[in-house]
Amino acid sequence: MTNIKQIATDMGVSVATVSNALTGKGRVSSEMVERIKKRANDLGYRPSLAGRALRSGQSGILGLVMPDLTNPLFPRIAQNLSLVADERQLGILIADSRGNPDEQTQAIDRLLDRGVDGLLIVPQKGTAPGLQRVPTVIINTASDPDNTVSADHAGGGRLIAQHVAALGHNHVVILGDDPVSEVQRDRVNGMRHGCRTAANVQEFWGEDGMDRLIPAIETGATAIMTTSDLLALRVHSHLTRHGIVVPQDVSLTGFDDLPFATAMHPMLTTIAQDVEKIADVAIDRLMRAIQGDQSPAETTTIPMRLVIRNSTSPENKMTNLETNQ
Amino acid sequence: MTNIKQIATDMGVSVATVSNALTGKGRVSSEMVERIKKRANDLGYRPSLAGRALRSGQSGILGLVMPDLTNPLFPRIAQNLSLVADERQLGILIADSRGNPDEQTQAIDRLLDRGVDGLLIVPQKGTAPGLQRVPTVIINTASDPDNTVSADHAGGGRLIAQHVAALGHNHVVILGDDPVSEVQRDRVNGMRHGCRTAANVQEFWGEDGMDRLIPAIETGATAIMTTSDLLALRVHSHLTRHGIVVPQDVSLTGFDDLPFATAMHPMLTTIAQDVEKIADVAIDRLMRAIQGDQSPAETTTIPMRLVIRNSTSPENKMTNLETNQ
DNA sequence: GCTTCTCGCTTAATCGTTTAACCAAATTCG
DNA sequence: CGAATTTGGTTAAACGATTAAGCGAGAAGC
Repeated sequence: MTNIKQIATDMGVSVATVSNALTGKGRVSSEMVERIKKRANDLGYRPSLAGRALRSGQSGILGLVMPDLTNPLFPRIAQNLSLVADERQLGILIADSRGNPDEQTQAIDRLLDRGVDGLLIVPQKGTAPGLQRVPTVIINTASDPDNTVSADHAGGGRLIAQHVAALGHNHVVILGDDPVSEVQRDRVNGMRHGCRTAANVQEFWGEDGMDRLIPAIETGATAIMTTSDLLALRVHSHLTRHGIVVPQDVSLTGFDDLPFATAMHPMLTTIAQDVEKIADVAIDRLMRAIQGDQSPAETTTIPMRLVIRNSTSPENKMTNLETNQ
Repeated sequence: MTNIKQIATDMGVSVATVSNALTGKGRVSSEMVERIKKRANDLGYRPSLAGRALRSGQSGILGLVMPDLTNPLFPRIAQNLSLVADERQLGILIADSRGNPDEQTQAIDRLLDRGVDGLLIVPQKGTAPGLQRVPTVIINTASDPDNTVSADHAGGGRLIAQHVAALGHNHVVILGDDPVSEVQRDRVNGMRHGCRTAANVQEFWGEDGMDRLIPAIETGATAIMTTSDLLALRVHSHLTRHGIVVPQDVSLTGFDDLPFATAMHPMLTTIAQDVEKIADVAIDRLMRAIQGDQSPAETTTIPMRLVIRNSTSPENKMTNLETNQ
């Protein structure tokens, strides 16, 4: 590995001059700058990040704490985060807290020990990581007071509910996975607001909620809105087992637009996040904070997008189960 | 941040003694070791990884290059890799090559610039990353000559084909996604071997292959084996659209046991990878190589596991489509 | 003509850790 | 008892970069 010293002796100048030439600081004649840059390039010089980190106190590395990489949504965020970080010459150290709040704090500590310049945290549901000793960006949901940037989960809920309402559905059920999750609660709240006021809205949660679906349909429900695509797929299977077909008998919606949403039949109507934008804002805010921007904490909400496919259709009294009976 | 120097002056000893006491090297009285350790702990001392990296030339960081984090399988590998790395006090820098071979080499270079001690590469399909200047572990498939460790994709193919054959299916179709992928070719080859010799086996690839499914079924095929769960879900939708029901009319299998495999109806019979083991072996081999183990390159293959659910059933001449016509 | 700038570069300190080399005191050995 | 060894430390150099301070020489100002 060639270092700055070799270039210096090689060209008969001091290391300081080489450093100045390469970083563009200090005073070096432009002719000398050119010569040094050329030589450094020829020798394939790559500055030692360790040396630089030690001297400057900055590692150029960001820590990313994810609640569970198994959830298909998080890798997509990670992917975009890493893209944006690359553009800024930053590295990303990952830590997976594997669905466990304790692991989350441990993961944060490990990253801190490694000297990350800042932290990007997608918190474990129901947890608040608290203040860290490096600048931190929280990616969660608007209702989290610590939130820095997130998708507008409530807005997404409103969007899909309005779509369903516009199709004429007056009796809908909202199915959530886990009420501990702030993200899901916001989505559900959004859905409630999006429903026409006159509508009959039932709200179910978890496994128990799954069992109450068929009774609800038998008493007139014509649409089911879920808080995730995976949940929607599960509901779809459940309905199929009971001979109920989507969307003819009931309409069904998901959330997140995961890869399999287009592989289903019918293809799933769902809500997509603008992960690129979230990543962009997250890194931008974090870098500002690292560079000493003292502006007050502020939460940014990125709009979500309605993706209409074939799992939703207009309510039709002639084909709906209740009237068939 | 407290450093080694503060502890030293604080206790009236030299920095070398503190370092020796903390790392367990050199000669320090056991009584002094205890006192120093206690003081360090009280002060919340965390060694600077930058300082250590500079001095020792090792960063304690591994680089992980993934072909596409969007594919649900890779995050699971990443998750397990990060778990094993944590246990060994190693950090993992991720780089996503986003399905692009050029990005892959760029990603490798970036990680190298950051001074990673070793590289874990899941290669882009159809590419061979070649020799790097740090120890490298390739996670791909047995037929890749550079492969270090991988699941036994061919064995998995054999397993699922044997399962299907044992159910009495004599006319089966194998559906692959992209023949450029060595992993998928190995899976398909395994499936061929697993079929009973007398069987009628058709092999299709890609979108074109999807169109040939229905004709194949009309001419007597009673089982479809795919190279991925996502593909299986897509096939399932396709069949449903044509009024063909799984598994009564045809049996269907996936590969990888992704989260949605149990959310489908019927639940998907598939093949699971032992990602924990793969991660374990990968890190182990990499660390050995970093520590100067000169043992020759060797490829390790981890067995796959057959997961039988309800998308496969015995062939039954009375219910199969051909005989119905 | 003498001071004052500016330019272009060098010197040397610094970041935090590790480690080879050294040294005085205590201990062991023949 | 004197020489050799062990014990428990210390000193100082090194890793590779950055950067404040310094310093001659030529240019500019009055």
